[in-house]
This record gives sequence, structure tokens and C-alpha cells, in this order.
Amino acid sequence: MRVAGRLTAKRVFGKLIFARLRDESGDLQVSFEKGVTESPVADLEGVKFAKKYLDLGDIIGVEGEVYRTQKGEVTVRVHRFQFLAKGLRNLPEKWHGLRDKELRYRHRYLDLVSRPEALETFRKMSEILQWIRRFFLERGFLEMPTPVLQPVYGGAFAKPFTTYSHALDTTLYLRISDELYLKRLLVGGYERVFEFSRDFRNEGIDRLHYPEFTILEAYAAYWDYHDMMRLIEDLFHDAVVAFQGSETLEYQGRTLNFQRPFRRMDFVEALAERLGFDPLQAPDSQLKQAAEQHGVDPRHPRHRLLDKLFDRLVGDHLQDPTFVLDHPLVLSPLAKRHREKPGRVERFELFVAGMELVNAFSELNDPLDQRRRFEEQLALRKAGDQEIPLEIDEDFLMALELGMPPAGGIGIGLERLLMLLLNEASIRDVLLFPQLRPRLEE
RNA sequence: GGGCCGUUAGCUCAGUAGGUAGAGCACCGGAUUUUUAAUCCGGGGGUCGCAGGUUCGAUUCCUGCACGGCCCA
Repeated sequence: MRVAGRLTAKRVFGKLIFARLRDESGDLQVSFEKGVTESPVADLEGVKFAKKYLDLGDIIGVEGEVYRTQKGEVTVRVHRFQFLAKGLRNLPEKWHGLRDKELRYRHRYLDLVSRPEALETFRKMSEILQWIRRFFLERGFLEMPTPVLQPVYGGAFAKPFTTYSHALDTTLYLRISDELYLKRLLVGGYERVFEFSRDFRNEGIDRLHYPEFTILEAYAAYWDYHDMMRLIEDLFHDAVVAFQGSETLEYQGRTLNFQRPFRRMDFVEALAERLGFDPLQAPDSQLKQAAEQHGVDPRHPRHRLLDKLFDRLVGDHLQDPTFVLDHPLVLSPLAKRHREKPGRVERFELFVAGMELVNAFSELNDPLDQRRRFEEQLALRKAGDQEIPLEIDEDFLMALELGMPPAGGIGIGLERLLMLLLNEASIRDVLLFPQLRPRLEE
């Protein structure tokens, strides 16, 4: 048989060598024997050549016969071999692998080469991505790529990365969201669309945040947020079953239960319960006082305080998957007004393990209301909220004016979902090549 | 932005109550025909993150900086 791989172990016994060859499928032992293994060169016997010139890290191809050693291990007795690539650098330590997180992040290839667990984690990541893609395709969603470079950024609260097109002689932004483009597709006539949207937000990095990340957005015409909740329940439940083999998931030492239905909780009621007063009726002074009391910066504008207080008092503590429902209108300029609760929208967020995993609405499709809400947002921006986009996307409003069917929409924090399914504590552990500060010597 | 911790050989880590450093793996040389982190003998390899300060002398003590990790904002 013929096989190729990287040499990851080499044990020399005089006229016999055992070596381990690793390829993507795993490890295979090969042996070089005097009188059997041909030398690639004329002036040095085969085993002597292998002893002298084969190093750990080299990639070689071998040809030989399969047998079992005295200890019973399946092994290829090498008749002929050749170098396919010479490794000029030492492999990390064979027993501990690469422990230094900085080196793992900066040189992921070293991490992958030296730790089979890392190779397995990212292989599984790829399978999860395909599984999710299939989940949407099977339900009639079309995958639609939309622009990463946008003339007006919108669809979320965030500071953008700004760039410039020489060809178009105009400023462009790396998208912070693809929401307003997928909605244009609903206007155009597609009823179910989705995109793995690589988004860019020029903000801090921590366990849960990274400037370049992925939101899986999906929109379905004639659905509302209740329909979307059922879809999300199915997605999370089925993903956990598919990749864990049960309805529970071990995450960072906790057992999370994904049995349906997930718990549901009203945003305002839950927050009121923890605060001891109604946050929507309360004067600013009372909210600021509560913020101070709970370690939230009270200088945030009122609408941000609501959001931050909720995360601090409620969201951070939600372990098993929980839908938080019906947010205050001011926090959600793209969501439809609630059909019963005044001052609220039809929206949900899914929290798991204290993380916000999903954000979803019954989408606002009233162009007049949308314009009014954008203008209110603009006023908040001018009052100092830097995370609100500076400009109104007039082209998007024009699309709405043409008529967008009522729709349900979701955004899933993809890396966070991967963190859950791969049991990783930090977003950087599910990113292949996370960016770090440049080192001076490099 | 703040707090704590870390940075010593290619990797994993010791260490020096201040006198310029060690181990294992890896690498080089030797022995070895059944190993599984093989073993045995020998060898080479370090601006001890960077810059100042204290000191006769700093990798070690102090300060600042850089990079990273964890936690907080």
C-alpha cells in the first residue's frame, strides 16, 4: 500500500526503525527494516539513511506491505519512501503539545500540528457549519450573499470599520450587519433567505466579543417571532442532539437542558422583579441609582441602561436556554410594535449559559413607522450615543415603501453557538486565526 | 480603562534568600532487530520579554513599557 503523512514519532533500534505517520484520518505506524527498505540514495543503506535524515515533522510518502507487529499493532513495512516536504522547524513538545495560548493564537498551524484535539475541534466546527446550512436549506431558505462593503452601515448598534473605494471615490463601511440587505430581498420577492454574515464591529475584545465575527441571519416572509421561536428551538435542540447525542449539553462544567419548549420570560417583568420597580415608568434618576447600585455605568443614556441592567441582573444568570420576550420599543428600531403591549416590540433574545445567542423580531415593515424610528435613533445619536449609525439608509426605506411582507427574522451569534457545542470558554478558541497585537520583534 | 497573574533553550517547565542558569522532549554523535512518551552513553544550544534604577555585581529587588492570560468596567 501507499500512504503519506507527517512523521510524528521515530524509534530507532539499530537495523529497525518504528515511526508514526500522521494524516488527517489519524496515526499509522510504519517500520523501516534492513534488507527490506530501499534507500532513496545510492551510497547509503535504507535504514541508515532514514536514521540519519528522517526528522520529526517531515512529510513523507511510503510504499510497503501491511503486517502486525509482535505487539499486535498494524504497521506498514516500508519498501520505498520519499520526502514530500522537509520540516525545517522543530515540532512543539510531543507530550504536552503547545500550551501557550498566545502561540496557539498567533500560529494556529502549530497548534493544529501539535494538538490532535485542536484539529478535532475545528474539524467539528466545519461539520457544525454544514449541519446548520443544511437545517436552513431543508426548510426552504435560500442562501444569499449580500455586500460586506456598504455605503451606509446599519442593522445594529456598533462602531464600524471605515474604508475607502478609489474606483467609486467614496467612503465605504465594513458591514456591522446584513439585516437591511436581506430585507431588501424580501421586498424583491424571496420569501425565505439566510446568510452567514461575517460582520465587523470596531469595538473591544473579550471572552464573548471579537471585531470580526459571524451572525447567521435568516428571514421568513409571513412568519412572526413566535414562528421564529419554534425554529430556534428546533435548531438548538436538534444541534445538541446531533452533536452531543442527548438533549443535554455539558458546557464549562454546567449541564444545560435543551428539552423543548425553552423557558420564556418577559423582558420588562423580569427586570422589574429584580429592580423592585417598573423600569419603563421609573424616572431617570431611579434608573441611574439602580445602575450605580449594580455596577453599571450610570452615564449611559436611558435606553442603554435598560439593556445593561437587564444583562447584569437577568441575562448573565440564565443558564438553560431561555427566551426573553417583548423588549422596550426604544431598544429595537427594526422590530414591529407589539400587538398587545404598548411601548414594546415583538422581539426575543435567546440566552444560554449567560450568553446572548439569538436576537429576533417580528420585522417592522411599515415604512412610515420605520422612518420615524430612524429619526428617533438619529436624535439619540446626536444626544451622544456613539453606537447608533449616523446616517439613515434611504435606499432601504425606499425598498420598504415598495412593500415588504410581514416577516420573522433572526440573528444567531454563530461563534457563541460554536462555543457551546465545542465546549470552548472563549470566542478566540473557535476562531482559526484570531488577531492579536503585533509583536515588535515580528 | 482598572485589578491580579505570567513572559527563562524550538516546546513543556524548574531555579537563583543578588555572584550571568538547569531538567525533560526536540536536535547532533554513538550503541541497540519489536518499540508505543522506547532505553543507555556522550554533545551542542540562552541578550532569563524590553528599557531604566538600586548595587562592586541584576535573570533574581524596584520602576516604567511591551505582549499575553484571567477577572472587572
